[in-house]
Amino acid sequence: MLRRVNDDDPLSIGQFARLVRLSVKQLRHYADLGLLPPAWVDPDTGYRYYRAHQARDAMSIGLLRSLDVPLTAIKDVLSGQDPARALGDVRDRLDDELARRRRSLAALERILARGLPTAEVTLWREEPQRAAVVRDVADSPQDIGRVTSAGMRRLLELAGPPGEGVRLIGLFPADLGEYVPITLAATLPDGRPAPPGTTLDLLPGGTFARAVHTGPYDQISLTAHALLAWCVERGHTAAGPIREVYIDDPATTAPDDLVTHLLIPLEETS
Amino acid sequence: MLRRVNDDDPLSIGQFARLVRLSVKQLRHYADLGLLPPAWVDPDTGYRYYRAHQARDAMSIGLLRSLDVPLTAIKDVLSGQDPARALGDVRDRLDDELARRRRSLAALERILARGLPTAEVTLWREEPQRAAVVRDVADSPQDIGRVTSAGMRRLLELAGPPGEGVRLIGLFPADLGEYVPITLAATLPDGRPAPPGTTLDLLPGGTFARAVHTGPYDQISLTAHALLAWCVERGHTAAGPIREVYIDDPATTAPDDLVTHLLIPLEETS
DNA sequence: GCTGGACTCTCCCCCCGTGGGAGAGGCCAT
DNA sequence: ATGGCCTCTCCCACGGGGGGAGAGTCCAGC
Repeated sequence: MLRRVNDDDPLSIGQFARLVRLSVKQLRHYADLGLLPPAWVDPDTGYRYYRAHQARDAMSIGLLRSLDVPLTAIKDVLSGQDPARALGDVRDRLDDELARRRRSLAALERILARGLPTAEVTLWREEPQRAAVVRDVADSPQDIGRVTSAGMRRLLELAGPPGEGVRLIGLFPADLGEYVPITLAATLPDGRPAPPGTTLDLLPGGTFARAVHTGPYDQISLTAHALLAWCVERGHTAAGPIREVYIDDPATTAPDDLVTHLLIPLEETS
Repeated sequence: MLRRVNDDDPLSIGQFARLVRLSVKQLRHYADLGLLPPAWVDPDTGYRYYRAHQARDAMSIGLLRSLDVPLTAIKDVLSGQDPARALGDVRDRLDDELARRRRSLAALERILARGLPTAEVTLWREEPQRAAVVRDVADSPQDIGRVTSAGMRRLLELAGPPGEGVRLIGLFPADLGEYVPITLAATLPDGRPAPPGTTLDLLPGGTFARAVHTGPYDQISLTAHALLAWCVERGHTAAGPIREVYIDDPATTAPDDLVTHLLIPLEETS
């Protein structure tokens, strides 16, 4: 005869905690959140009593927590109308998080190999130049990479493959706020009109602090940090958006070999 | 003539914050931690003043924080004796974290595809059996996978490739504490002695709740959760360590197809 | 020199999920 | 009835900040 507890036996919080491998503290917290209310609460003593059939929910919570799912999302999964959708959202969030951490790790590897970012900075004069531009806005600094690559694809579709002497340039505000306006430009040979869907713009010239980044685009911020630090140390302030000049084609060049020029326009008092 | 601020000009916390793209709150916090003390603090007013040459450290902090490096680790990197070593530690930590999240994501994908874990559970009688065992201890529940696979390699080296009818079994305590003793067993045909380096043990028989897990080993916990929930719902308590019987050879079977039997010994009052 | 607005100071509370601990009261077997 | 667990509520801690109150400071314009 197998020993068993009747399902109707009320379990004290300690017994239930041992069964489902959660701490008493956790169970109380989940009860307070309405995530896993006890089957019965003694109105006199406040003692929480659970039933065995609540074990499945309790263990599901433990499982999802071990996957770093936030309690609010777990609540949606367990008691929402559409658990699959809620789980899908959680999956997407976790997926983004994973990708971000992968990039972080790669950046850290680079720092480990080359030390904290430093950049050889040169002062650089740039002439004003006409360009066909498209504009977009990233909703957060994390979104810049995605928006930039999407925008650059759009620009290349509208303007066609870059001919000889055409340079592809990204312009980013020096102050990254919540919304980041991004301008992507393809320089235009003299007199050529801007293709439909793009806007003609004149990129101002002047003196720039310039550094060269070699490596994946999502690590540009490392060199940009170093270049900004260089400017700040010398008391220069950015007089306009920071420019990235994409020298290589990411379709034909390995990410580790991609060369990008970073240009910060400097204020002049001439 | 380029406009520039003299490096000796003291910068107020707000100016410095704008320069290095950190919040005033953050700078104050880093100052309190001794991570980035201001160049000078006015003893009368408590105002913090920074110098431009501190921008590099400040931006390095911002960079490392964007990689989720804890402030204590950043302190080691910036002011420790061995920045490379500190960075290496951070890298390793991030690497582990990444691997863990990758596994979490895979588990979540499985849950999304099959719903929250459920298992077909059968009651199962098992005869006592002799086995050659090796033992090990995992320092944390997260370490179980690593220790188990290492221990199983050791067992197979000592006991040789499993012959006909030999079963490979892992035994894990039902209560996962901080230290998890793990026993790995290869069943022995009648009368065969335990190979050197292994111990002879008698695995007790009895009645078990049994579920079959199909999929990667690091997702066994999903089925185990379901099996444990089944037991708890019916009021059964584990009468000993939980067994995993590894049916397939991970060297020749794809992870998604690996079959593992999970057995929980049940208390009997005969 | 004075005033107003922008800046900065300290201090406290908030987020998340959880653990630790105090002090009071309840449950149950002897 | 008593002792030894158990459980209750309430507060504080972590890390890495954000938000805001109330008071004091700095500096440009007049």
